[in-house]
Amino acid sequence: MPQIALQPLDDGTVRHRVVQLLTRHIVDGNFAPGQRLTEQQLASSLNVSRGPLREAIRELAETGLLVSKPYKGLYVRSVTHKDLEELYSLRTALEIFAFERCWSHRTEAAKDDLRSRSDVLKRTIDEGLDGQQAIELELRLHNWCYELSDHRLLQKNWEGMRSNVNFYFSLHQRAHDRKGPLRQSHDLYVELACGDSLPKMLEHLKDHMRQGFETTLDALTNRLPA
Amino acid sequence: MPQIALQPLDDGTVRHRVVQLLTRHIVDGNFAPGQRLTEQQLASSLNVSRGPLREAIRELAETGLLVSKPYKGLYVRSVTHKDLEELYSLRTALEIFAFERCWSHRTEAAKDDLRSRSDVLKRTIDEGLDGQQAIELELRLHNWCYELSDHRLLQKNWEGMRSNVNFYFSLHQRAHDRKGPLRQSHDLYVELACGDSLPKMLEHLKDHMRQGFETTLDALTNRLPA
DNA sequence: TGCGATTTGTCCGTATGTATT
DNA sequence: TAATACATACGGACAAATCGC
Repeated sequence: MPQIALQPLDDGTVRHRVVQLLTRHIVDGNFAPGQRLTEQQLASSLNVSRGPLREAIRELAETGLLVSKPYKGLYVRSVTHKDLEELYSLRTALEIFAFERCWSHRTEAAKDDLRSRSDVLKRTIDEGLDGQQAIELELRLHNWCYELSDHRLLQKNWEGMRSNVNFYFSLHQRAHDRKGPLRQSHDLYVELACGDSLPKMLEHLKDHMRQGFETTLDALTNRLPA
Repeated sequence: MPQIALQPLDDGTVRHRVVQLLTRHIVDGNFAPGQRLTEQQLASSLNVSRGPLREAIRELAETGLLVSKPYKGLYVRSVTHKDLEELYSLRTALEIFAFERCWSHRTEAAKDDLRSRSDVLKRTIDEGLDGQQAIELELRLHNWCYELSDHRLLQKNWEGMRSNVNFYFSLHQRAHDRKGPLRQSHDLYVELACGDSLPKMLEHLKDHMRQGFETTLDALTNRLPA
């Protein structure tokens, strides 16, 4: 059972730091999916008291990264075919809604911003050094439409899904021994997102998501049978 | 400042009871929107200690019913034009997705179930006794497509929005001195939901939601200027 | 500006309830 | 059945931050 090293710095409340740390540890795969965690271990490993730890656990349980069963225990989210399918399908619906919402807000500056995010992502993939960094940059690319949609509730929902998507991306990556997502898979996404046809963009978005779902599913069923 | 009377029974953890109680009190309007709450008042009113109370607060803050600002305070969610618009627009997107998902799962038994929910709702509206009960039955009517969609993540998201929708419905109702939603406004919804054309259903769904948004907005801007 | 009061955030000790062995 | 481990809950105490005067 891997122990956690508490990152000393970071600011804000203890609760907030614990949320950030546990999120990163779960996403990075330092815990096995479905693994049971006990408050005592976490509290001593993180060097915090049970109070703010339990509050952080409630937040993570709401986003789905942790599953808390009363009087039974605390578990890292498990990996199933159905969970993955639900995550991708709902994410597709949300991102379609985000593009419908942001379509008329796309200024030239915003389009440059998106292209910039794509460039940074591709550079990081080419370097091939830090896979997790590449994943975060890919999520930042997809974040564009949510930010531009000017819809706080939508953004909040996406933020809640984001760490779960990151969780599965990291699993996929470790299963394939790859460093980050495929390089060319977002060129058409960016081109259509900056283009003139919303229907074409949405159609590509569905394909893009379906392909991501299938490749991730392949990786998990072949190498990590849940 | 209204005091809370603790319902004595209910089972489960204290945290869960507090979540249920506070949700009901906020939705029912026993607190004013934007009102500040202090932990001590809540703890003594509910007769619980601060530990589980604070955990319950984290859950409610995740759903948006409460807003917690570190070291500053705890506030009941406020009422704004933008919040209402975001709630209705995202809800529309989710319910469209739910109908796309459930469309092929609609057995005859499921259709009968939906009609039964509509009948119960209309009977309760006709009685005109309990407005909150009518609201919950309307939400139960809309719950149908989510249950049938066989999508736990979607259901979880909808559950999170549901209490917020309930919150605004109750505000609307009190502003109009009405007991429950309009009687006939769901007949077409049910008919199309049991019909053969998904596009027609989705088109009506958008109209249905837009109308609900506008009437609620009217009620709030005229009588409760935020 | 500073000072005191209030409130949130945090820690600890302890007791109780629940599940599992 | 008993015993152990753990989650849950309570209460007191103090630190940290905010607000009002």
